[in-house]
Amino acid sequence: MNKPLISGSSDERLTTIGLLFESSAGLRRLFHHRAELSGATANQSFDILIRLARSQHCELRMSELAAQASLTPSGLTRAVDRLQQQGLVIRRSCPDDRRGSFAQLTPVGQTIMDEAIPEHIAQVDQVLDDVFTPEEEEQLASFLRRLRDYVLEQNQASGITCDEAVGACPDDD
Amino acid sequence: MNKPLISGSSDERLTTIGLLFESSAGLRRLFHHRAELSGATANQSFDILIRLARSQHCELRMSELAAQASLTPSGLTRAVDRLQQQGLVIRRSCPDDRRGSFAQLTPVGQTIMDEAIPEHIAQVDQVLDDVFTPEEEEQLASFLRRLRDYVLEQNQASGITCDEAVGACPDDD
DNA sequence: CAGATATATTTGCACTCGCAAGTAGTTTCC
DNA sequence: GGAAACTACTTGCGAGTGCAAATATATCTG
Repeated sequence: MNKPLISGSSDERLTTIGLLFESSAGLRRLFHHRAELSGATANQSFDILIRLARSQHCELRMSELAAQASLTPSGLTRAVDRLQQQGLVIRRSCPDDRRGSFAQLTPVGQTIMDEAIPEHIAQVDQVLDDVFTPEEEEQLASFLRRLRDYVLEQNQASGITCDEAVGACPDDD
Repeated sequence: MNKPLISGSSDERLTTIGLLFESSAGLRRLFHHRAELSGATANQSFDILIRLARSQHCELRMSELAAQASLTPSGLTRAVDRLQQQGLVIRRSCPDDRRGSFAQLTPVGQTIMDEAIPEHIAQVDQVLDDVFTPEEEEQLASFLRRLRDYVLEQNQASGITCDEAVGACPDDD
């Protein structure tokens, strides 16, 4: 018993999935690392802040933000707590639904993001320019969008007791 | 100030990166969830176990395993500790270099993985079959491999004090 | 309208991870 | 051959996350 336990074609597919995980983790480290060097907002909070910065009025419902950041509601609550303590974000109670809240960038938060975003974009540009042609980049985005939408749907379905999920709009990022 | 702070083309590229993160996180959740349902090894330990199962003699150097699992050496040490406590893995001292260790699946670990892997492969097959044609799948794998190799290289370079990184072989997965 | 059910978010708790420092063994270079 | 530099791995510690249960509000049903 010295050879691996998995046959060729299955092995390739596992490799593909593994590549996805490694790429994701690697990019995260890469961006994280450089963000620290320039003294910006450092850690994974950046992920949350940039989602807010990219939204209208720099605000988002907690649940929406959780989905976008791939966090559980629980995890997001803590993350927003931290950002609020740092003065970068405030919670705004939702007028239409008193259960809900918006997270919104404070002016300070906006200023910080205004400074940090150009560098982040430069990093992203460099990676994509170095690795892909414009056509490839577009195709990759298309592949990933399909995969994301599919996985999202499957995960929703798993979380639901019985059967059909809603026809939610899988809008972009 | 009600519109987002980022211009069109940059926004698309941020979305692409975001899609990569979301796909990765979503797949992780999807596989994790189902693994629990079937009573298998549950959590992210699976990631480590499957790397071992896919290696010759079901063993790998600690450092190699850490790289494959996108963990720091520290994180891997704890993870292997846990698996060892559960009796799924043992540490074997490396005869050629007494600093190093191999992590190796125990017979029990192999048995468990023999049972768990077919289900995992079925999950992977289902996702890839549902979302991509064979040609697309191959192309996606190619894209991701390039991205992974690039990011790996960049991260190595960052971790090194002065200049040139080694000509390490970016072997697959 | 009351009661049951569902949704949005928050807390208690346990677990995993990364960073920095520590230990042990190996290589380099005089 | 022995000090200096490097590598492989391990521990102390602090931080972030998920799950399950709790809370507050909304919706649905009879």
